[in-house]
Amino acid sequence: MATDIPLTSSNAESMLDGLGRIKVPKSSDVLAERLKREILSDGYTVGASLPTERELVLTTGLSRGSVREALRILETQGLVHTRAGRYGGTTVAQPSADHLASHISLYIKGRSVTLSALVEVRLALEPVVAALAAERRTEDDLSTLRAIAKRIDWAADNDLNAFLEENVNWHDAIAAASHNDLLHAFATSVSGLMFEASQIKEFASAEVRQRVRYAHSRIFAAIEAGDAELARRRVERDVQAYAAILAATVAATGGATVVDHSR
Amino acid sequence: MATDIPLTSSNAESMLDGLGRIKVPKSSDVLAERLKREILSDGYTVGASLPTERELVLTTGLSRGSVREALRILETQGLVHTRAGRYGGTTVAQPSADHLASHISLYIKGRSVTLSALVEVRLALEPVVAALAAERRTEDDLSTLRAIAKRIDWAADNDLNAFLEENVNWHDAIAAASHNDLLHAFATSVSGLMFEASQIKEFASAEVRQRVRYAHSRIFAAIEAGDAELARRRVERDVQAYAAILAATVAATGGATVVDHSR
DNA sequence: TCTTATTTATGGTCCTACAATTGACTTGTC
DNA sequence: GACAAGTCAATTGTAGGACCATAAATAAGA
Repeated sequence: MATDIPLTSSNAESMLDGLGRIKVPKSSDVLAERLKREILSDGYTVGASLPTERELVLTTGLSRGSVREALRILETQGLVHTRAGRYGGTTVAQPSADHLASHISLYIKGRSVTLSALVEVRLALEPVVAALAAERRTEDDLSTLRAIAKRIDWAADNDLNAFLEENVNWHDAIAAASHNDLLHAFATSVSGLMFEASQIKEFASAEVRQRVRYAHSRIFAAIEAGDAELARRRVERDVQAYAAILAATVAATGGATVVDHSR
Repeated sequence: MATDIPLTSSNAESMLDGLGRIKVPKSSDVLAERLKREILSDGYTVGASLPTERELVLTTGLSRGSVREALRILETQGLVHTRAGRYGGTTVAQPSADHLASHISLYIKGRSVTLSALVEVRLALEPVVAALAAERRTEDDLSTLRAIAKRIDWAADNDLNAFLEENVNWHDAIAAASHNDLLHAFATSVSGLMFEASQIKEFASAEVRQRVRYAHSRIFAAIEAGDAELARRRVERDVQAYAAILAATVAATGGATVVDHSR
């Protein structure tokens, strides 16, 4: 935001008035930035090929190592994809939702965001997601949801892991039905992370599983009927109920922050 | 999500039943993943030093280039920070909100997310942000908001750029007052990107500026009074009004997606 | 005591060489 | 002619070495 100028005026020549610390950027950062601008601006279509590493070495005058580091930055940002071998190379890509989700996940884990904070975000996102899904769901969306519901019903009594996994898929499918990519990405990262956190505890009791299935069926009905307001209310209630159960479980076991050690 | 198994069974030996494509990960990816796990799991405190590049070369058996690429990945993820010079090195960091915001921005720009989709996300986030802010704002939060409001008042009649910039700061301050880091990061990236997009057009007419100031004062009053419900309603109305104006302007000028070419 | 030079461990950059990968091309075989 | 197998070549992946630039701690000097 602001430029801090830690000049000791005793050393400052008149010529250097107002000069702050000079930062020398790394060559790879400069190249990454340049390529990023080009990718984002010039309607660089997805799948288009960037110059090869050695071509970039020639055109930029940098070493291959620096070029590779720049490309690695872009790859981590999800902007390019590289394949080895002849006719391979670096091609332009779109940052995927998974990519974004993993960065969101890193932010959350790095900050030890509390579970209640996650609940607040879910409470902001998911009701809106459901409302939009009710307005926009296609027949494909509905049949996907039906298929997942079927698998959940089966798994609820047979395979706990499958139950939890399909539960994540359910929420993902609802978010997809909102047909808003950004909302979809936000919602699935947050709820996915919450489920990941709640998976540790012996949380999904038979009673909870039953409640989840009932809530799902009610939410699905609202979405199928295209009733946005109803879908919103039901999801809101569902998230709040889930949060209450989770809070009770957490209070009983002690953990309070998201500090999952996998992934 | 699912593992696709494109085996042509004609080539499949019985020994290889069920085997899909074998992916050989790059050594730098493996190292990055390993370091990431360690950073996230072992209460690796922020600021702690990782081994030097040359030490990593010895312990991993990889070349220095591969080690550096791994560190560059971690740096792009915001997990570490490197400083050159003696007693420099690689230290553990927290992914900053700015970091996350830039990844969100990349996702949005890469996908050409529509403005209306952005509005939907804002409509999900900002009312909740305002409600939480009303419940949790400190005196510091309030005085920050007052200071920004003052600068906005001045800039509205004198400096259009400053007006727009302070407008972003205003929304950032409100999000900060919610005291939910994740919500803060989401809200500021989305609204920041929207303002960036609306800056191109001759959008902030004198009348609009006046309306913005009025809306701000009403929202501030609700937050100051601690009335969460009121704050939520007023922000919701404000965002909708903003969206309507923006839609009208866009309809008049043509642009429909976020394709800003800076940053 | 303050300033200035030196030291030295560290990341930053460059270079070269070779290995691994992989799609296109060529050849062989029926 | 069609299909299979082998060859080729461009490209990324990896290794190793050398040297430069940076910066904090330390020593030398005024």
